[in-house]
Formats: sequence, structure tokens, C-alpha cells
Amino acid sequence: MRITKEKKQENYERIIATASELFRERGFDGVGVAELMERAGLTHGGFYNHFRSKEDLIAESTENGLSETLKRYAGYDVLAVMELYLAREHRDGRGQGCTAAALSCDAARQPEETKAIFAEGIDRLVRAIEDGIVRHHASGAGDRAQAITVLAQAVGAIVLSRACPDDSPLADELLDACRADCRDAIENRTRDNRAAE
Amino acid sequence: MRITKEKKQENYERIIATASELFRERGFDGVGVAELMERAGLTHGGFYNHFRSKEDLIAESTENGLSETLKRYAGYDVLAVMELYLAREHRDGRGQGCTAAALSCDAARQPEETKAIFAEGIDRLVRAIEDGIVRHHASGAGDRAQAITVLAQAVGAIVLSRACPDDSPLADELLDACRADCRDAIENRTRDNRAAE
DNA sequence: ATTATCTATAGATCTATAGATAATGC
DNA sequence: ATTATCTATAGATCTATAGATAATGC
Repeated sequence: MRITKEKKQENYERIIATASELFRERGFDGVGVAELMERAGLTHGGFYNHFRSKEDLIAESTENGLSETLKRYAGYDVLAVMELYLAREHRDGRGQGCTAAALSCDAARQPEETKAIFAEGIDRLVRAIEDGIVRHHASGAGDRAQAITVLAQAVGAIVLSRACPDDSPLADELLDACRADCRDAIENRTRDNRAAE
Repeated sequence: MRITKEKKQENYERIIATASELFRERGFDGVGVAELMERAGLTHGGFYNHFRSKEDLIAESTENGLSETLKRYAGYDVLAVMELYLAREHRDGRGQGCTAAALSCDAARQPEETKAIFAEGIDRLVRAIEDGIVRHHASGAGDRAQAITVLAQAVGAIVLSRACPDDSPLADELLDACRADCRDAIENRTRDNRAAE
């Protein structure tokens, strides 16, 4: 029951998309090839027509996940991005959310090649936030250092918030405090810039 | 070859300490009971004299790891704490470092009881940082919201930095930008406070 | 008598491969 | 003829348990 090239490509993409979501929810070690393929509507053995190993899949699905994450946040005012990012919906929707927040602890334990893909994704996120800061100020130069601190704080807030139980007040407190602080940091920087001009 | 109660307690503590380190390095799913026990100098089967299940061990070793982490950072000026926390040595020594930074992504996938232990540990860390801020300002009231934002940023910086390859300039850039920003935030707050007084 | 450890193993799961099947694409 | 999928399985690993051993602690 051989299929067309187009259909094979579709299957490949479905495997990647399914893996990307399952990995974010359960980690790289929490998902087996058999279950992944079943979820993608294929059989276990077919996996190896698309990937040489699970490690290959991890690298490719991570790249895909980081790209999807970037797409969601690129092109907006930094405060709009942070409003979305530090929301309860994002925290509670791990499988659909930011790949950096869902899998960076796991990425630290992967081979160097996978970490290189991760670093590239983080760098793109930093540049997207830098653009978002410029967009907010409606003025000149970017501030890469501030973009880094905004991203680190947002990722830290989500990661810590997710480690708390469902009904934990601390989980919400983390998001709220960081959302307010980010707003402050961006607005004060605006004021400083205006004062300097 | 039965042993004394004291020796059993020692064995128990060695299992916990070994697990705490291995889990931080490889995640909860990355360490098996057999290897853990071998590293602790005992045999596989003996594990179940100390714990009902691996899940029990995860909960207990997480509690232990968070306590150890807290002990290391409690009682200092917040800037001294952040100097230690956002250091390359801390990033590169996952097994000995902050449990919240090493395992919060993994904790998000654990049962509610384990997450409750994690939340308690995070809350204690927040209060320790709040104390560190008071210590720095050498004055009155704490600022819990600021303590939360400082912790979130620091955890985010370490987690993202660890996801980068060994030679990545971005890995160091993340630590440096966040260290500088933390210093700014604390110092400015000092200035604001003085201006307001 | 109790119990902490050990050996041995059950039973489940995991990654990866071998060989059969059947439709594509030359 | 090639190849994407399928079935079946090898071989490794994982958690957990059963039963034997031998020293403690009553």
C-alpha cells in the first residue's frame, strides 16, 4: 500500500507536528515512538522511513516548534507580546505554547547539535522582542540587552508558574508580578529615552 | 546481612542525595532505579525498603534539593546572591545547582503532590530574596513583587543559557545581561526609595 | 522474630530492524 | 524497480515484587 510523494510529505509533517506538541507536554523522554506514530495515524515501524532515529526527530521537531513559537510573537508591540505570553492560557496550554519555555530544561540534556538549534531559536526570539521594543517606542535603535532580560523573565515566570499546583496562588502571582514589572521596565525606558532626547 | 538503624538512615540519605544530583542532571525520566542504587553503593531491589515507588523518591528528593538550594542562598545581600546565581559555574554545574532551575520544566509534568512541594520551595526562595533585598537597602519593608521578578529572571536566564551549546556566545550574553539588569533594578529601587523618603 | 539487603525475575515498555505487501513512477 | 507502509520481533531497559540470607534488637 505505497502512497504518493505528497502523501508522504503530509505524513512527515503530521509526525513532526504531533511530536512537537507531545514533547512540549511530556518532555523528550516522556513520549515513545510507538505512541507518537499511533497518534499520527501511522504504525510504529513506519517512523524509520522518515527519521534515522528518535534523536533526529527531537532535533527536527524542536526546530519546527521554535519556528512556530516565533511566528506567533513576531511583528507586535512588546507589551502586546508579553500580555499574551504571561497569560494563564499560555501557562495552562503547554502543548501549544512557547517551545523555549516548555523544553529548555530538557534541551540542556540533549546533544550539542540540538542545543545549537535551540540557541538559534532563542536568538530569533530575542531579536523579535527587540523589534517589539522598537515598535513600542516608535523610535530608533533597538536594545538587545533589554530584550534578553524581558525574555528571560518571561520564560522564568512561565516555567516556575507551571511547576506549581493547579490551584496555587503563587502560580498566578508569578505571572502578575512579572507582567507588571515588564510594563514598568519598558515604560521607564521610554521615559528615560525621552528625557535624554 | 542486616545492618543497624543508623546505617539504614545513612543509606536512605545517600540514596536521596544521589537521586537529587542525578535528577538535576538528567531529569526524572533520565535516571533509573537500578543505576541510582548502584551509584549509591546498594543493589536494585533494596530501593523498595526505603521508598514505595519511584514517584515517592521524586517527591522526597525534590523536597531535599529545594531545601539545599535555599540553604545556599539564604542570609546574603540580594546582589551577592545574584552574583553567585548568574555565574557560569552555576550554569555549568547543573547537578549541584538550583533545583528550581534544573527541574521546574520536569516538575510541571509531575503529580499535584510533587508540584505542591515545588511551589513551597519557590515560595521560600522568593522570601529569601525578599530578605536579601531588605538586607541590601538596609531599611524597612520588603518588596515581594520585586523578589518574584528577580527570581523569575534569574531562573529564566539559567534555563535558557543551559539550552545553548557549550561554546555559544548567547549563553554568556544571557547571564551577563540579566546580572546587569538585576543590579540596575535593585539600585534604582534604592534611589527611588531615597527620593521618596 | 524482625527486617535491610541481596539475587533473580516478571511483565511492561522502549528503540530499532527485518521482511512482506502493494501502490507509485519510471 | 522502487519505496512507504505494515506486521512482527529482537534486544535492551524500566519499575516493581518474591523469596533467600543474615544480622539486629527484643
